[in-house]
Parts: sequence; C-alpha cells; structure tokens
Amino acid sequence: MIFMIYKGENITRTHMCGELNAHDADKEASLMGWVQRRRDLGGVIFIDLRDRSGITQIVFDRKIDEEAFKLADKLRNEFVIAVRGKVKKRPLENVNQKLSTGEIELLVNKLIILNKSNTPPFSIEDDINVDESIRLKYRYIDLRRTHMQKNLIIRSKATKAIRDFLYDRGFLEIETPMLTRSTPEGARDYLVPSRLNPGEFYALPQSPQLFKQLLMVAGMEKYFQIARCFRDEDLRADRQPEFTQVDIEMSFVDVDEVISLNEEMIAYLFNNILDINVAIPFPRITYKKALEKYGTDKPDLRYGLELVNISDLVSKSDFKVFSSTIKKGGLIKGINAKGCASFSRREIDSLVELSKNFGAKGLAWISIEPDSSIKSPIQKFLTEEELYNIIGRMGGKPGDLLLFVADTAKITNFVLNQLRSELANKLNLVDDNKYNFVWVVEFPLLEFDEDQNRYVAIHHPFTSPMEEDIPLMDTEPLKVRAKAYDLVLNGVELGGGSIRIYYEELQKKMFNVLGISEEEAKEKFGFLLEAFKYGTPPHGGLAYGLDRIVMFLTGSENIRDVIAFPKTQHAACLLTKAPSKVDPKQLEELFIDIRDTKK
RNA sequence: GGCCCAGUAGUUCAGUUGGUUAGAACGCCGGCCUGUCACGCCGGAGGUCGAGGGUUCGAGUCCCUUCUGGGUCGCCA
Repeated sequence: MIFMIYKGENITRTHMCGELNAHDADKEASLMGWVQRRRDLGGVIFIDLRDRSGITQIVFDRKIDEEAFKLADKLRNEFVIAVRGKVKKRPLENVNQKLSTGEIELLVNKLIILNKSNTPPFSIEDDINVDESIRLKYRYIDLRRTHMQKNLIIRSKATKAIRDFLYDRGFLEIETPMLTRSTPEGARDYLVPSRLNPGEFYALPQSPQLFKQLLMVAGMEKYFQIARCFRDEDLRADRQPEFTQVDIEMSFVDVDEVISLNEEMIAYLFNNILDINVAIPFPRITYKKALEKYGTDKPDLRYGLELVNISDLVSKSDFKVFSSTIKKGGLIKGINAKGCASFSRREIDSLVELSKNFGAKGLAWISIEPDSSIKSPIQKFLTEEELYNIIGRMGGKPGDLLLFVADTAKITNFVLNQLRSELANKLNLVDDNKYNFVWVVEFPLLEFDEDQNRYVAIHHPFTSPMEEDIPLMDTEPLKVRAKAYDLVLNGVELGGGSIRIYYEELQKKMFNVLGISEEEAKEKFGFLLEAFKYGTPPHGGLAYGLDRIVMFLTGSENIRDVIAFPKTQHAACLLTKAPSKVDPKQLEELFIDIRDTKK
C-alpha cells in the first residue's frame, strides 16, 4: 500500500467533522479524522469520518474522482485520512436524523491516507461492553469513544470554571513541591529515594497541607492549586492512588467565610457545567446530629428513612439483647421502612443477612400489618407498653416495617446507615436528578485509636479546636469539637477542610494530646512550629476531590471513567505496565538492595 | 489481610450428568454489489478454554493451588 507523505500535499483542514450542515451546501471543505465505518457498495463507498467534534459521511464515487475512489478501497477502520471535496445537501429521503451533520455529505475529490491502523481490539462505540482491563491496556483507543471524550471535556471545563471563579476572587494559583518529606499520621506515603542523599527518601504529597499553611505565613492570603496527591492505600470505585485535589487556603477567615465562598464556587461550577441552579447557602448539620439521624458523617439527604434512638425505651426490658446492650454502653436504634410490612420473609432475611455482613449480631424487626396486628420475632420478649412506646417513637403505622440494631454505637450506626441506603435503593427513593449538598460541621477533634493506644486527629493535627472547647483538651479530649467541615453531596464526601491552628502554643498542645513528643514534633514539623513564630495570620481552607466532583458532573459510577490513564485495583497501569522492575544499576546508584519479595 | 463476582476465537457470550472435530453473533480476510448510514449477499480464516497440578479410560466442565480484572470490609489524618 502506498502512503502519501503529508507534507507537500495541499489539503488544509477547514472544518471539523461535527460542524458542517445544510448552510454549507456547495462549499468546498476539507476534513481530517479517523475512519469510523466503511460501507462499500461497489460503485460508491461511504465512510463515516470521525474527529473529536463528531461524524460526517463522506462519499467516494468513481464519477467524481477515479483516483480517490480507488484509494478509498484500501481504507479500513481507524485509518487516519484527510479529504477535500464539495459539501452536498442530501435529498430528503437520505437525511440521517441521528447525525448532527446528517443533512449533508462530502463528495470527495481528494484523499490522502495520513496513516493506516491495525484493526482495533474493540470497536469505538459508546455502548460497548468490553472487559475493562482491555480498555485500560488500549486506553488511547478507549479514549476515542465519544463517552470518554465527553468525560474528559467536562473535566477540563470544570477545572477551568474553578480557576475562573477563584482568579476572579483574588486567589493566586501556586504550585507546591511534589518531592517533599514524609510525615507521620495519615495515609501511607509513596516514597522516592534520593540519589544525592543515600539512604534518604522524599515522599510524594498526600496533600499540599503544610505548604499551603506556609503560604499563608508567607502572606499570600488567598491560595489555590489543582494539586495531584498520592496515597498508598487500597483502591475503591472512587479512590485512586494518585488523585487530584482542588486545594484552597485563605487568611484572616473563620468557618463562615470559608463555607460561603465555597458555596458560591460549587454553585457556579454546577451551574456552569450542568446548567442547574444550586440553592445556597447549603444546609449545615453537626457531626453529632448527622450520626444520630443518619448513622454516618456523610448522609444522603435525598430521602428520609431517618434513624431513631429507642435505647431509653428498652433499657430495662426483659429482652436481654436490648437491655444488656444498653448496660454495656451500646445503642439501640431503628429505621421505619414505610410500607414495607409487605416484604416477604425472604426479603427480610436478606436484610438480616446484610446487617450481619456489616457486623451486626442480628436485625430485630416489627412488622405492623395492614390490620394493625403485629408480626415480630421479638414480640414475645416485649411488654405491651414497650411495644406501644417503640411503635409510637418510630412513627409506626399499619403497613410499616420497623428494623432495629442493638450494638455498640459504632456498629449500630454503621449497620443502619448501610441498611438505610439499601432500603432507599430497593424502594426507589434515590433521585439521580437531585443534588442535596450539606455541610457537616463541628467534627470531633480527636478519636481514640485502640491499636496505637493513643488519641489521633480525625481531620489532621493542624485542625483548630473550637475556642470554647480548648480547655477540654486536657480533661476530656474526646469532647473537643474542631473547626472542621466537610461538604457532602448525596452521601459522598466532596471535600473537607478546617480552620487551622496558627500559633505555636496551641500546636504544641495538640501534638502533646496526640502523644507526639516534643523531639518528634520538632524533628517532623519543626519547620512549621518555627514558621508560627514569625507572625502567622489566622487561616483556614478546604480541599475537594476533583475526581469525585467530576464523577457527579459526568454521572460516572467509577473514578477510572474520569481519569485519562487510571490504575487498576492493584495500583498498576495496564498500558505502561507500571510499576516495574528497574535496572540493577539504578538501584546501585540509590544504595537500595531488594530483599526477598516472597513473604 | 478477609469476603464476593468474573476469566472459552480480536470482542461479547453459549457450551447439558465429565464423552466424537469446542459453537454463535459481531469483527477480520477474499469476492460481488451505485445510495448506504448496524448496508446487503456469497465464501474463508481464526481457540495454549487465564496458568500449574490432581482425580478419571476420558476434563472447558470436578478438586486443589495460583495469576489477572472488578466490587466491598479493613485501610484511606
């Protein structure tokens, strides 16, 4: 096959393949792109030519141009070509309604094959059903699909909208190092050995946290960055080892200023991309309330099914499962599954099974039949009064199914949260067109880690406690609330942040509570404590998971669909085959020996 | 690290109680065809059944181990 050298040929692209329409009829036009499909009728050859913008049908006819027609016989899927010809309005009966360019076609009088192509391993169509590992191996082909192109276009538009908004509000986009130091606390770091400093390592940033605080010390006042972050933890449908944060930090602000700026930004973004009006301000719920009503700090507010605490009603019950749970300091809470008394035994059993899978010992249920009679395996353990009170508290009406978990607060909340979301799906209560934002505020500052036998920061060690709770740090650390806030959308955490500690004494106190010794604090964070001595403004900010935001904007179920070159669950890139072994010489330069990798 | 799902032609799948030469559709290759747009018609090629081991006269099918991809719990300040 003869391939033309493009240079020296005289086709210049005049239009994109999605552009031409009836108004361009009889014009001379030149297109470039990929062969989407070929329909060879013998005397005439139709090609669907595709570029990023769309598809145009081009026609090769012996009577129009013999040479182009002969060459067109060689065309196959995904060949890259340049064509020139005349735009022809199609007769009415030949109009293709499915194409934006369906009213016209291009009668080709000049064809240049710019490149041939192997037959692709799967076809470039939107509704494909191909194993994802094949898509990832040939990601450059997968990304030719309109669906994937649309996702990346939306991602690009979203970052532009965010930049536009923040530039407009006086923010500076500042880059921070990718090679930085490993810090204790938080996720596992990705480490990078240093050739010039044998035996020492950089860490890739988990987030630009410390640098953005130092930029506040530096007087930058308003900073943002679209920052790549790295965490060496296990992957999920919405988690990748490298991901992108929209990182924001401001000086001289408190919680309300950060929240209101971000509400405006999110409203601007969703309006800009999805053309929907997002009502601001967003509702706020305290962490405590969120756990009470939903059992989670990221509640989905699109539906009800709220959790109800009945602990006080059954603390003295003869039903030991309930009363002993209370004695041990646990919780008994329930959900009223409205209208679900009609569930079959099998359906109820599957809810019980689900609860057990998530750690509950069981799931108690009370079914209020349409005739107001009660069906329940625990009825015989409860007094009439207890039953009456429980049903009353739960708002139980004929036809309702009441579900209860009795366990530690942690398990009770966790299981009922899972149950709530399962029920919502089962009952079709989840509306994909709703965007229910909520700020979760007043997170606890600390939690106790049983494994390490010490307090750890829930957010991070630089989060400021609420002023009125500072005295509690010495007496009841678990009761200290933080100036921390998360933005939650439909049960997904989009981002979170806090007002930071900005003076040395408080930061030292925080390290102290965390059991980080003065020497260790000095060794790991000495530079920050030092910086705090030089006039640090009060400051705070927030960071979003950009990938998750884009998942919402594109309606993606999977984070890999909004990342051009994502990694598999084993953190591998099937395209480049990273990670890989390296040349022993490289290891030698880095003073690294590989031990036996079999455990 | 635990639990669950999947792996058969380039792709998506079927494959009976373990039994002849492992099938289909799409794609691919060749031929015919001047109005197709999922073009049509005729013909053809294409398989280490993820890998290794075991049971058996005989394994795509049963058992064990392992690899890969996915979901999830732990983990992710």
